[in-house]
Amino acid sequence: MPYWLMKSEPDEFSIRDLKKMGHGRWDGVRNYQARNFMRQMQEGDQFFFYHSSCAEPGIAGIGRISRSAYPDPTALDPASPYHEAKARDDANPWSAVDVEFVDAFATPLKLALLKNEPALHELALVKKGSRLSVMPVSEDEWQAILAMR
DNA sequence: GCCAACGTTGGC
DNA sequence: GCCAACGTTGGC
Repeated sequence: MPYWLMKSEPDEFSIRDLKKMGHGRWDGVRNYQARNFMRQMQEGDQFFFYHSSCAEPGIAGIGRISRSAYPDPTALDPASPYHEAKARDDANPWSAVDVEFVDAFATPLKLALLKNEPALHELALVKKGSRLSVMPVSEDEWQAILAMR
């Protein structure tokens, strides 16, 4: 079973929001590499919920994919900040997945800690200059991160 | 708020 | 197809 990591700005959507709601839609991804990873996700896959662009960037919890990729409705919605004029109902290039809450860490694992963990040196998240917002996590990396809690 | 690094756009 | 200019990401 594959593992993933997905970034979100907690001001927009945080692990607390997901905990409160129980489930949600992961949408608004507008990068092809990230989108392609989303299309590989299967129901039941787990992912680390990463908080970016905030006071304490880091992994804040765990979620699970509850519906595999489908056309992202925000691309077609003129009222959405993620609206894309080029997208059409029958030609929507962007994908969303549905997610459900699994766990919120008592203490988020800060990016600085993750960078110091040798087992994570291949993870795109900690590589210099990487801005990828959706990425695969290997079984070993997944276990290494869990062990850091 | 700054700015380095990146991805995308569009003229040529 | 090249590449400069631009807009975005995201840590600090």
